[in-house]
Amino acid sequence: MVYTEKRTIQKLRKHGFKITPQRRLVINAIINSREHLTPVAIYERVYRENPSIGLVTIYRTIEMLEGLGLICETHAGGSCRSYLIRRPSEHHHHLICSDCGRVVDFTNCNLEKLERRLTKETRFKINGHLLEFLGQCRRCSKRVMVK
Amino acid sequence: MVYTEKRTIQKLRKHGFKITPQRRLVINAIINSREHLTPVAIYERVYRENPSIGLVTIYRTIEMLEGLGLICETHAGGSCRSYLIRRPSEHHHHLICSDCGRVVDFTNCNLEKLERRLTKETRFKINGHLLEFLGQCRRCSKRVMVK
DNA sequence: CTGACTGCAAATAGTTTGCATGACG
DNA sequence: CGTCATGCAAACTATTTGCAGTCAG
Repeated sequence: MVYTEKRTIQKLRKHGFKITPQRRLVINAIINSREHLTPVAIYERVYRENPSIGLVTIYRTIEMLEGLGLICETHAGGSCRSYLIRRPSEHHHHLICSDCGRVVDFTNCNLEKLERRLTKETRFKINGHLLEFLGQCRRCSKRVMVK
Repeated sequence: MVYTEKRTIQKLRKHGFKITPQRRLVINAIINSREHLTPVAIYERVYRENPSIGLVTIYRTIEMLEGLGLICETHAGGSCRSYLIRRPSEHHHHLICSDCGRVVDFTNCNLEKLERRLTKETRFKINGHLLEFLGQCRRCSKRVMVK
């Protein structure tokens, strides 16, 4: 389950942001992609629909969406700044295909035990973690075999 | 246990790299810091010892050290490109203090079970993961309380 | 000696800011 | 209609590349 365009727009409205065609395009580009997109990748997709859009608008829209918690970054895939629409479920992680970029979410990472162990051993006050798995999705691993 | 200067140098030599004073400085800067350092942070430290060094050399040395697997990146701490000397143990993860940048390594992440579950559920061929915990180290969490 | 290494300068890439114009609500 | 959003250009930051001189082995 993923944020739909409708819900995303609702959330913007609720926070007093204006709904512009540019913002709609950016939101849809992210929603309709299974891959995590870099700012430039978003720009390219949006550009096809409306070549007069500026890259700056992408950056500003990303910033806004991130502020509202509607998108989230991924790290393991190479680029340090690539975005995905966030699933409404609070805590989740990503499983990223290193070939096609497809991202699968998962929850229940069960790191509580490890976190407790680390807290005990290191006396750190842990407040979060970053966990991403990397691999090849079924389709891509098949493709390699065929090659 | 961490790579010492000696061992690091040995490894460079083994791979046919020349041992220059600049490289020594960079290696020592990284070894002697508990925090993960960005390229510029390394530069600043090295600059104190030898102001004639160029930032480019830092970048090139980092690239070399990374290629040899002697340093590793961290992600969760904010900057996407910050480096630490790598502990010789193969598989390890980081626990990063978001205040002072101190990094504690840990092993035994016990993600095998989760990995097996994900493999089964998603049919991905998983080949790795990125796991970092963020929190406050003991000293920093105390400091906050005092404030 | 000689090829690898360095440092400079310039090129490139990625991101942010200032400002005048435009359009959502 | 007022204010927020857009797009351009320019500024900035981070990183890479070309090249001539230098130095480790």
